[in-house]
Amino acid sequence: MPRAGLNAATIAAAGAALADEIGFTELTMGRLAERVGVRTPSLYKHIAGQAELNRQIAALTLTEAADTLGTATQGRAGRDALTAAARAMRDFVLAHPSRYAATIGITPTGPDDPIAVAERRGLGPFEAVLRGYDIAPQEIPHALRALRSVFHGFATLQAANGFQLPADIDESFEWLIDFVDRGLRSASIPGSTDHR
Amino acid sequence: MPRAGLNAATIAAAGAALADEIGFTELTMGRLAERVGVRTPSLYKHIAGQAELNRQIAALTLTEAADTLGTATQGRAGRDALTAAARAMRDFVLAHPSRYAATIGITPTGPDDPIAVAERRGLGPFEAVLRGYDIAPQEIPHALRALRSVFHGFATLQAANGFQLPADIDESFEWLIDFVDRGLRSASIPGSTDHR
DNA sequence: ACTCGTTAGCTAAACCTGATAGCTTTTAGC
DNA sequence: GCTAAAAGCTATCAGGTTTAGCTAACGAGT
Repeated sequence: MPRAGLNAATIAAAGAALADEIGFTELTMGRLAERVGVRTPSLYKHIAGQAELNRQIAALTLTEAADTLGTATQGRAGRDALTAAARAMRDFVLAHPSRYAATIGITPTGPDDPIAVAERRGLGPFEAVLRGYDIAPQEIPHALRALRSVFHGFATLQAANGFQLPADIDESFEWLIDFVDRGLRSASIPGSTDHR
Repeated sequence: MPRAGLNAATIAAAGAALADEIGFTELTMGRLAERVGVRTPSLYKHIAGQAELNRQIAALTLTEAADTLGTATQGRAGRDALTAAARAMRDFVLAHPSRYAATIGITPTGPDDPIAVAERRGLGPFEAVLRGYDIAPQEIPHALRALRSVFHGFATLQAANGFQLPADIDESFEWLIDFVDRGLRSASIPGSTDHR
């Protein structure tokens, strides 16, 4: 029995691909082992267990998503950048729903955790988007969370087939981008932020 | 051995409560059986299996959430209604994180599925909110999806501990409400919706 | 009150998945 | 070539879900 030449990274990559094929909940150590050509217990020579596999897939996915977002917004600004980031994010989630699902509910162990690093990197493109709008510096974190919430929410709802109304989903998404653009443009108007 | 007087509804309710106590992933048929005072296989006399239990909990939760939202927005309009709906939704998710987690990733089997019914009922309060803004009728479905995406996204991310920035989360939420309010208020301004 | 069919409970057991232990073989470095 | 580390294997255990089949409780009708 020759060796398969595995390591944590190749196993995580295979796991991510397999999850996208058969669904996140259907991803088992047994199926993953079969996919990479070894018996189940052999996986544990490289990865501590299912939780660790999950984390590795999440880190891989977040890095991948950050790259995609960065490339999409490269050289764009303002509304163009917003549109590009929004579409790139949604396309990514719809193309890799299970991979994305693996990133939900994961908490980084610390600031040096690859997951935390990738998450921060993924925020970069959104920060760049915000620079095209006139947001007060102390409001940037709030605006970032708003952007994440909006697009994460839409993408996950669509991926979960959660939109039941007859209206066209792509149209709704373009409407959403407009909606966000308007909200951001009026963010710096005096008096519009004195809530409570 | 006297009968326990169980049925699908009481089991689902017990499952929802137990999930909130010990966490959604810790909810097993064995623990649920212990909670309601029977042996594990007895549960299958009332509920087809874990998937069905999950759906029942989801339906229960969505109905409950719809009621809460309805009550919260009762007698309010415009920005007041928006604020009330947003806070009620987030409070609900934070109070019952596991119950809410059971609703994520569930796809209704059809328009008559109790889950689909409850989802539509949950849209009611948001439709009422939109009536307080000057939205063109053909844009209502888009605006509804936007509201769902925003608040579902924020609640999901917060429940998953997804916000890592040092900024205060409650402040971010109030900022988000302002943000949505501004986006909705400017929705009917001519020329602001000619995207692309 | 008695009978009888239905059904909710039980035990036993099959099956699947995650994980560990311990042995064997490959492989890299000397 | 030898040797130690690492990667594969089989065997096995510990849960967890689910089904099969039995028994006792319950409600309806007489």
